[in-house]
This record gives sequence, C-alpha cells and structure tokens, in this order.
Amino acid sequence: MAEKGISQAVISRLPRYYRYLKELKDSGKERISSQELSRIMKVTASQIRQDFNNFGGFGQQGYGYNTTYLYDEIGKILGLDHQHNMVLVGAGNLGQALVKYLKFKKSGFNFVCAFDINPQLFNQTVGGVPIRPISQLRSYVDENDVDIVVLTIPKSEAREIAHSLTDTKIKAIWNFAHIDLELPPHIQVENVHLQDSLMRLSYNIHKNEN
Amino acid sequence: MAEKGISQAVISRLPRYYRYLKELKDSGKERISSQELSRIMKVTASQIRQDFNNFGGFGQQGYGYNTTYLYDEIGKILGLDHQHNMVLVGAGNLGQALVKYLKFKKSGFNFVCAFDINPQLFNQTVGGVPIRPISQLRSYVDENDVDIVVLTIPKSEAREIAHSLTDTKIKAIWNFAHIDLELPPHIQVENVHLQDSLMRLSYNIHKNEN
DNA sequence: TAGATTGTTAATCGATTAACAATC
DNA sequence: TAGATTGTTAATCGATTAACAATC
Repeated sequence: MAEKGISQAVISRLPRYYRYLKELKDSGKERISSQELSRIMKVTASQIRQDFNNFGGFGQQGYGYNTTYLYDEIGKILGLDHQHNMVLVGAGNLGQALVKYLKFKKSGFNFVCAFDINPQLFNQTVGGVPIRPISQLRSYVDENDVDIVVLTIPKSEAREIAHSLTDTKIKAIWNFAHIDLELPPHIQVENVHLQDSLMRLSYNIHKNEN
Repeated sequence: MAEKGISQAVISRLPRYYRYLKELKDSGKERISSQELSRIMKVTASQIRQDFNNFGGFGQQGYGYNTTYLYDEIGKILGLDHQHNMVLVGAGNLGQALVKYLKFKKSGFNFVCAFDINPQLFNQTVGGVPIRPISQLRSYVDENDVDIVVLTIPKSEAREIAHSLTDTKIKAIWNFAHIDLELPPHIQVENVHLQDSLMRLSYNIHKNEN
C-alpha cells in the first residue's frame, strides 16, 4: 500500500467505509453499488468511487463492489492486516480504560506494557498488562517490539517523554495529552484532543443563539 | 455569537487557537501579530486573519491582537462562557475516566449524574457523581437541567438510547460509541471514534511500505 | 446483446493563500 | 508622519460533484 499523496480527507473516511462494509458483509450482503452505499452512508456515489479509486479499482462495471473483498482491501490499506504492539504511558483513569477496552485487541492493537510514575502502581497489572516505572520506558522500548506509544499523561510531561523516544524504533504516538507534539517525520502522531472535541460541541450548541 | 455558515474547518481550528492564546497570555505576552502567531502555530498568517474575521475584527491595524481579549472572544464564540451540565450514560472504564477528568469541570463542563445497567453500580458514586439505573435516565433528563448526554455504551445500545432522548430538551450528544447517530437537527452530535483514530494512525504507519 | 455501474475526466465548489488598500 | 499590521478582495489550490465513455 504505497499510494502516495492521498489526502488526509480520504484517509479519514476509510474507517467509516470499513465499518459500514463490515455490517453489510456480516448481514449477508455480497455486493453493493456505489449508489446504494451512497444512500446508506449519506455521501455522494461520486465521492465513494473517487475515494476507492485512489487505491486502484476494487469494483466491476455493471456489478458494483463485492463487500467482503472491498472490506478486506480497505483493511489492508489501513494496515489492519498487521499486528501492532502498544505501550501505555500514564496508567491513570483514561489510560487504564484504554488498556481494558478489548475491541482494540480484536483489531490487532495489543497493549504489551504500561508505565507510570506512581510507585503504588508498580508490579500491579491492568487488564493483564504489567505496570512499570516510567524510568524503564526507554529500555523497554529499546529491547522489545513496540510500534505505538499511547500517551495519557498530563501535557507538562508529554512533550519530554515524546522527545525522549524520537531516536527509538517506535513508529507512532497516539497522543491524548492536550498539546501539539512536534516530532521527526518518521514518527506519526495521531491526536485525540477530548477538550477540543467538547469545545466543538459547545460551539454547535450555541451557534444559533442571538 | 450567531455567525451563520462558518465552515466546520474553521470551527475545528478555534480550540487550537484558544489553547495557544492561553499559553501566550499566561506567559505575560500582551499582544501578538498574525505573523508571529503564524510562526508559532505553523499555519499561514493569512489563514489566521481570515479565521478571526469570520467573527468580526478582533485586531487593530499596526498593532496586532491583544492576547487576553482575543482569548476571551474565542472562548465566547465557543460558548465557554456558559456552564454545561452533562450526564454520563455508561459508567464503565471509559465513562468513569471521563467523569474523573477534572479539566472538563474547570472549563464549565460538569457531570451531574451517571447511569448504567449494572445493578452493582447503583447507589455508588464516581468522582462524586451518583450512578443510577439507566431506566431513570429519561425522567432525570426531564426533571433536571441537562445539556449534554455523554454516551459511553456499546453501539448495540447507543442508537436506542439516543433516539429515546430526541424529544427532550437536551442539546447535544457526545458520542463515544462506534456508530453514526442520526438525530434531529436540534440535537448536535460530536463523535469521538477511538477506533477510527487508531486506524488513521495505522494507515500513516504503513503508508510508506512497499 | 442490453442494462448496469464502474473508472475517470471535466466542471464546480469551497477553502486556502496571496496581495494590498485601509488604518491604527 | 512613517511603519506596521489588520481586514478584505482577488487568485490559487484542492476537494467534491457531475458527466460519460469504458466495460462487465
């Protein structure tokens, strides 16, 4: 999957296609046209065809798309045919909730270790995953196969931790800290800024006030 | 704040401006030009001026923007000068983590009650917030001042709960269930789809493979 | 073959960037 | 006043939608 220059707008729509296609194939639907999918997903058929054709032709004229095949192909584009090892940095409430959320594991995103500064958590486990002192993070990452670092620590510490890992072989940071991380291009950053999300919600609640 | 037809692209940038302006004002910086902010935030000065001018002129020619004033104005645009009461639906790991996260409260987003189906949680509290049976959700919403419903339940139940609230006075749903909710336009929906976020991350990790 | 529907090019729309006159 | 910088119009760029030829 080395298609270059696909816009993030397209990428952001892929998980949604993936979700709908799973439902369609699970409900026994074998084929679907862009027009029918368009009605279900409330986007234009044109956009659907353009989006898929960024990655090559997955359909067949006069027939449409095979749901299972398309589902599998989108999965491959998204890299979901790979296993991803993750470490949690910050075993607080949110961090522990993420580790315990089993759906990630089913999708191949697997927590292998957690780290925290709180000594009371050391030698405990969360969802079967051991919690270690954050001082051991660097050596753990160096010695084990870690793809993704999940940052659920306050923003005051997030930047330093992230920068301390720039010369390791980690591939990405899933960042829940309310901060913009500036990292070298070989490390991908995906932000989950819950505060920003709430603010957008708030705007939309109040936008019609006068 | 009744500016019509502001694109969601602009709205989505406002929380980030708000965050940077807070830091600038807190660090004692009184004024900033679009050019200087442009360098700090890594967006064009043109975009900054265009974004702000969607809501009226907040700056002064030859001077720039007053950080505190601009910060406050963006806060008002985002509706952060209002208090928002929230109820949690689904007091599992993620839900409890959200209730315990104190930053929301500081921004005026205040959990007033939680609901769950698990009887073992009834009469318990989480972060000082009582947990009640979900059967009482509807009457609670009818009898109390609730602005936002936070949905942290499995998708199989999310749609039904959301629809059961369409004729109440709630203004928005903050949806963590992995599902698209279709609700009447007077109820705003803001999705936090963690799985989608992880998939985007996965795509970006693998996009350069060949 | 005829009908259906993709893949793809062209047209449109909207968002971003550039330019500059207005003005502090 | 002169310099700086906004507010705003114009130009560009990119994304979405429409159209249709290719083809199953």
